[in-house]
Amino acid sequence: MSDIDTKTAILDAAETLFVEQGFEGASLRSVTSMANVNIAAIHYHFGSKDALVKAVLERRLSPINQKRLDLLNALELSCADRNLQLEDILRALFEPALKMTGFGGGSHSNIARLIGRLFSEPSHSLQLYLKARFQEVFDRFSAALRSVLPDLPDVDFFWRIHFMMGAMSHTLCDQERPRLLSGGICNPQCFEETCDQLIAFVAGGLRAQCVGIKREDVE
Amino acid sequence: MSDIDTKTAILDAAETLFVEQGFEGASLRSVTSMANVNIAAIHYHFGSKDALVKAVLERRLSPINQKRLDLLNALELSCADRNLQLEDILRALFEPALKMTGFGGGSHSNIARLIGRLFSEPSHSLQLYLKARFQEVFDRFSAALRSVLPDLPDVDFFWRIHFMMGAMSHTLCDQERPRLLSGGICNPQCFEETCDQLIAFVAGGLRAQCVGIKREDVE
DNA sequence: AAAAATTTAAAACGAACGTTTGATTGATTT
DNA sequence: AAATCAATCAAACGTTCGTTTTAAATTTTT
Repeated sequence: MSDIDTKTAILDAAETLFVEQGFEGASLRSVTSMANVNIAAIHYHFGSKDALVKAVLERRLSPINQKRLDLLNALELSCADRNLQLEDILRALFEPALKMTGFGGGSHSNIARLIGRLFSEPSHSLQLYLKARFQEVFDRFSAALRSVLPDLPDVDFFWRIHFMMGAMSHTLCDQERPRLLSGGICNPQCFEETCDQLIAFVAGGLRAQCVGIKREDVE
Repeated sequence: MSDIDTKTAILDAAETLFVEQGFEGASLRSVTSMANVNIAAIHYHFGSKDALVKAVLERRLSPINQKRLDLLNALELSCADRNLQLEDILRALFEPALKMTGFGGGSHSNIARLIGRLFSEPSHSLQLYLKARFQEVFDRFSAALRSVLPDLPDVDFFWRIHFMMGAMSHTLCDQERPRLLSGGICNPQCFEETCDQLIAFVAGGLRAQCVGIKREDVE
């Protein structure tokens, strides 16, 4: 009991401080101080700071990615006969990440910022973790997206998947900027609004005219 | 002479190490060691690590943002009578950032990663610097983009500007991922390809159907 | 050539870092 | 009741951090 409480207290405090100060900026002493546990408890329960970082991420990422795969599975089952819709696939990809990370006033401290920041972390260890952890989700979703964009050349398709990840991670990273940029018009706290807008933008980008086909050629 | 050499040597080494290890991950000792200068030289020439970080950024960001404004000015002058083209505005925004940061084999160590990472840095000091440094570019370009997207509601417009920044910063951050994702089909070292693809995606996203107007309603 | 200002050098500052130790507690098992 | 084990604690480990000091060397100015 006390075991679980201590581990959870450490994870909660580490999550909060990693969000605010980054993985390197937050010290283990600040974590144990916030969690009201002894400094040695981190190495007893997790082994190292690096392992703690991954434990913090794993606690949130695991259910998010599982939900994504569940939604995609359900989608593919329900659409076995007719075609999948691009927007539905994107929703299955974005919705869990937004809904389960505090968008719309979720309970977790802004773990979205942590996840969004992952893609730009310089740490090699984290990059390897990230790649391994997202491999299945990437493979499944890129296959699904490929199937609904049959006319897109390969090169364009992969570039756009890359840009899509950029829009998504940036959205996770900074939940305040849209409100500031827009003078309060955008409401990033509203999960539905954020999700709908992100889907519309990415769908438009994925469906855009291919590079090499100039606008003048078709007009 | 020796002054310039020492300062430049420090900036070059700091840039390289900040790219590889992050602002916090790279120590001043590793910088002076790579630059072959004394550790005290950093505080003599720059004052503090924080000031060094900003000097490293400023050296690259300043000409990039100046070039962006120059291109936009030239664009607006040459198109005084007829309408601006969305793609041309995007090119004026993306091209300097890609061309002047080592895309396509530029000389600078991967400063693009530094710039792209800026948006997700947790440091308050850096966030303030970033905001002040990009204010003019943001204002000018968002006004230009607004003018060529007159039918887009405000809320959609600002959301899409946000997503656009995500696609751009992610592209700067990681020049290897497109190649890896695509199995070698995409060539991020090719500046032209990267720029054209990014423009096509973002233009498609900006031109996408507005949220609230369902596809069924128009089909 | 002398004097003044600028730049480099070696060394150390205190503080903070991740990590480890060894003793102690409290519950579980024998 | 004794032994075992996981969990917690205070304290310290050695290292590295950004920064400062003081003096020597160099360049610039007079």
